[in-house]
Order: sequence, then C-alpha cells, then structure tokens
Amino acid sequence: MTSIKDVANHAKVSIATVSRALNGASNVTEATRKRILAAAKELNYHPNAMARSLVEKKSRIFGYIISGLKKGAKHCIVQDTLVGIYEYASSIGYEILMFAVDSNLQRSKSYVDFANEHALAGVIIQGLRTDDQYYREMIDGRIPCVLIDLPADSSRIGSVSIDNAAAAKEATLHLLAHGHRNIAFMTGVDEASVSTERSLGYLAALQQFGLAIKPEYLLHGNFSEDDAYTAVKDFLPASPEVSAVFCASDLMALGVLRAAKELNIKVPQELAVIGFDDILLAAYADPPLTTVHQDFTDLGFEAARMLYNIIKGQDVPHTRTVPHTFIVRKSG
Amino acid sequence: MTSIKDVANHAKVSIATVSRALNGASNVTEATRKRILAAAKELNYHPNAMARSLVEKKSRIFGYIISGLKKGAKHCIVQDTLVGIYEYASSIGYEILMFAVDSNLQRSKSYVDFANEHALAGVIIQGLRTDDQYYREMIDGRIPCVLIDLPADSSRIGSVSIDNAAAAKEATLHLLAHGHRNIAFMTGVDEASVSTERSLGYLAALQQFGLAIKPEYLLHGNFSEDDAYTAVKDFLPASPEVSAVFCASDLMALGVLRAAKELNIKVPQELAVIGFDDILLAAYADPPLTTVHQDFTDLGFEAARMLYNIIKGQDVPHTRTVPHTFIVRKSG
DNA sequence: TTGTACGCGTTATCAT
DNA sequence: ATGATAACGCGTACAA
Repeated sequence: MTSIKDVANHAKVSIATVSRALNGASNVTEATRKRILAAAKELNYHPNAMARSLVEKKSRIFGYIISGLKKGAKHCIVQDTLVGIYEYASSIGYEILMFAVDSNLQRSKSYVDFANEHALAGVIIQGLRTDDQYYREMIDGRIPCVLIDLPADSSRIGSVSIDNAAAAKEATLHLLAHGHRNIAFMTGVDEASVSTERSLGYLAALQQFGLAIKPEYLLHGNFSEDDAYTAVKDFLPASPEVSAVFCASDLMALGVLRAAKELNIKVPQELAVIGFDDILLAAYADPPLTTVHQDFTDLGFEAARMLYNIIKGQDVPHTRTVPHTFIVRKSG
Repeated sequence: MTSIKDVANHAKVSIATVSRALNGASNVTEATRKRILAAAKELNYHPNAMARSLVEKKSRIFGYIISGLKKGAKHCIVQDTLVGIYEYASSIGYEILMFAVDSNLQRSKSYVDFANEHALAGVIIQGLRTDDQYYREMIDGRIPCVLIDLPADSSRIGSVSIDNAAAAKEATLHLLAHGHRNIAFMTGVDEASVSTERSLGYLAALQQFGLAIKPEYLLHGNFSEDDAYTAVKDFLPASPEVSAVFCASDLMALGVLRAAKELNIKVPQELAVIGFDDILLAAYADPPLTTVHQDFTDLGFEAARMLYNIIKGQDVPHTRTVPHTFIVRKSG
C-alpha cells in the first residue's frame, strides 16, 4: 500500500506538508498543494484509516448497535434503517460497523467495549430495552449516542422516533370514529418505551371519547405474532362485545388475524384490526392491514445526521420526531 | 481508556510481557500470566483495535460489500445474509463493516480503496454484477474475497451459492410433471450469473422431456416486479397456449401474478406461476407462491466461514453449494 | 511556508 | 522468562 511517505517522496516534500495539503490546511502554497494532490492521485493514495484513528483517538466510523438481529425476521426493520444510516454516513465519508446484542451469541465483550476498542465516532442504538445491562454505561460514556425509539434522558445524547403516542391515538380515534366502543389494545413488551407511548395514545383517545378504561382489554403480545395469537384466542370468544383490536405492531396484528380466521370471526365486519409499523407483510395480509406507517429509512437517516451534529458540537435539538402516516387498508 | 501500559504498571511487568500473556504466548510463567490476566480484568482492559491493526497490517474486520441496498426493498436479503455473516464473524471475534455500491450515492472511493484503507481481513461480496467496474481489481487484489451468487473464476477466491441450475431444473420438472408443455421463463438481468444458471436449469428440464426450446418463451423481467408485469401483460394474451411461467425471482413472479389478475387469468387453474428465492412475501401472495427456497442466512454464514478458512490458509474447497428447498404452495 | 520529530497503542525482534 | 525498543502510518507541535 502506498503511504503518505510515498506521496511525500514523489512530490518532493515532507510528510507533514502532505498531511497538511490533504487535510486542507491553509498554510500550504497553492503550487505545492497542486503537486501533492497530483502525486496522491497518481499513486492512488488513500490514508490508512487505522493510523489516522490511532493518532486522532477517534475513528470515522459509526457503530450500529441493534437488538433483535435474528434469523427469519418477518420484517426488514434493520435493513431499512441501515439504508438510511448508510446514506447519511457515506455522504460524510463515514463507515458503519455492526454490533448485534443478544443474538444468543456468546460475545466476549459488550457493545461498550466494542465502541471503545474501535474508538467509534458515535453509535446509533436501536431495539434496545432500557433495562439492558450495558445501556447506562453506554449512554453515560464519552461516546456520542443516538437512540432510535428510546427517549433520551440526558441532554448529551440524541433520540429519534415517530410520535408514537400521537400515532396510536390517531389509530384509536379512527376506530372510535367508525363506531367501535369496545376496543382492545395489544401491547408489546413493557420495557420498550414505544409500548408505553402507544398505550398512552390509545388511552388518550378513549378518554377523549369519555370512555372508561377496561384493564381486561389490555392484551400482552410481546411484539410476537404467536403470543398475540395465543392472547386473543382466549380473549375474543370470552369478550364478544369487543369489536376492534388495536395492536402495537403489525406482527401482533398478523397473529390476531390468524386467530380470527380460526375462530371464524370475519375481519373487518365482525372485528376490526389495526396494526403498527407498516411492515412489508401488512399490505399483503388478508385482509390488508390498516396500520401506522413508519419510515425506518428516514429514522436511520435522521439518527445518523443527528449523531454527526452532536459529534461536531452543533447546537441542535437532541430529539427529533419523524413524520408517520396512518394508512387505511381493509382490516379496520 | 486503559492501555496495555496501565496493565503493565498494575501487574509490575513490561508491556511486552502483557502482550505475550494476553495473546497466549507460551513463554510466560503461569504465575505472571495469572497476575496479568487479573490486572487486565480489574482494569477492564481491551486492546485498541486500531493500534493492533496498524502493526499487524490487517484488521479483524470483514467487509460486507453489497450492491442494491436501497430504500423500500421488497425482500430482506441483505438483512438475512447479514445475520449469517454476523453470527460466524462474532464467533471468531471479528466485526462487520458495511459498504454499499451504486446506491446512487456519490462516494469518493471504491470498495477496493475501502478495503485497503481499513486493512480488511477479507470481504464478502453480494449482488455484484461481473461487469462491475471494480470487480476484477477487487478479486485480483491481495484481500481475500468470498462471493455470494457469483462463480469464483480463480482459485484464490471463494464462492458460495445454492445450485441454481439444479433448483431451476427441479422447478421446471415440477411443471412438466403436472402436464405443462408450454412453459415460459422469466429471466433476470443477463449480467447476473444466477440468471444464466437458472435459465440453464430451465432448458435442461425441457430437454429432458424432449421439448423444443422456443426463444419467444424467454421473457426479460430484470428481477423487477414492474418489468415482469409489463413483459407478461403483452405476452400472455398473445400466447394463450402458455400454461405456466417460471420466474427467476419471486419479485418477478409477483409481477406476473398481478398481470394475471388484471387479465382475469386464474392462477393456478389457467396459469401456473413459480418463483425463486422464497422471499417473505411469497407465502403471503395470493395465491401463495410455489418457489425455490434459498436460505440467505446460511449463505452468509458459509461465506463468512469460508472467508475465515481462506484467511487462515486452510486448504478447503473454495466453492460451496448450500442446500435449497423446492416449496410447493398454491400458485403452480 | 516547510521540515523534523514525537506520540498514538500495539506486536515483534532482539537482548538480557 | 522478561524487558527495552523498533516499527506500523498518520497528525501535529515546534523549529527553521
């Protein structure tokens, strides 16, 4: 590999001048800069990323830390988010280094160690639960973090998500506007903040209509298709007055759809079902799912952009709400 | 950050001894090794990846180079593959650095530069066309490569894929066994080797049945749902004798399904449709797609495993065929 | 404006 | 078995 030394020799200058010229320092004659740039191009010189990171004590790499990267996922959330992160990162010459937590792999190190070892410029964290074992250590550390779908509880770190509460309220209001009065809510895992937000939106809508909250209408699906299926399989026959189920994720809505089919309950005639996320399968479900669309690519892009701003010390808001869309299809 | 120096001071030895102890060199007293390990653990020491890579002239990072990472993909191929790569990589303490080509981003550098800058231990390449501008430079370079779905044309590089020809033949034979004699084939982009392989399998099956090859039955869908839709929209009405279409990808099969629905052609009664890949949507299509299942997570895992073997100089085959499954659903 | 020289944290070579 | 020290390629403080 050609190093800065080669360029220096070729351009008849010292390595210091090469470094200055290539990094846009002002104190370099235009003539020598030209010569150096030409030499660099001719030799196809590219700075060694490790050497640079070593001396700068910081790499030009973003870590993308995700929980729940596992085989056979029914949605492309990681991929879609990655597209957005990648797009922004590549626009500023940064790379993406992956880290998956809890993919039941035995890892010898935590993502905190991971981030430190590589002197990551910053990390984007997604899918983590606030009770994760390394969460606090990471966001209290010296490496800038942006969280996707987790609230930022410190001014030092960033957070991007859609307005989950508003979106959930919107969905519930849609059901209410269509005459439904006994609406069940299928929540995800309690430790995910989006679960809380979405249930808050659901409750707010009921309240707006002056409806009483029935605790027995709160179902637990753990963001899992199977768990949701199991939950409603017992619940629906026992609660015939329930005419709609709003699910905190499409996957759970799919589980509800399957249960309804087996119970011979027609959707949407006898039971309206609304999901959340608008995963790819939502539009292809039978019937197609009415749901809240969130654009994970936008989320990823905004997360990366915010991370870079934080790194550069820009004084920008550390919380960003990305627009969502309520999509009415056939299921409710 | 705690460095090797801190550990050395804490354990009252030189940094050289620490390095030896931590890297499992034999010439270290068991007593001092214990002391060093204890110190390392107490100080939560983790070697600086950049410093190590710099001196070793090779990082412990795999590059994952993909073409076609773009927003709104209808399949999770990248994500699924990543899961497999990640699983193997993390089992050997390696990380994954991403690189997307041609996502119409202006990148200042090629993936060859990318790989060199980071002194990648090796790269896994997916979705690239053999006529890609940097392809030869990359695989002729000094960095080990494993290709997914591209044939290896050199003994230095690896290649993993399913047996595309056999799978395509299997699918075509299925149609033939069900009495179809006028079977159209929707191919992908010609520069993708899987297109060639799959059309070869199609042709082999016809030949086995002593059927003539009709060039007009060869449709071009460019692996695109819309292109496939357009292609059959004209073709099907003009060729009523065609009773089956075998598509080189599920996405194209989805396009055919859409066209058939608009043309009021019943699938599978009047037209059998078979896809390829078994993307998530395949099972949810209407009717569910009969298709060839390929496990991208396996593909990724095997690619990473092979890459590591090549790096370690293991004398193993550089071509690996991962099993596929023919899945009969309702469409054909 | 340009060059010299040091340091980043590690591995490896050579003494001891 | 252990320690001192040279490299790895780069940025930068300081000297010229």
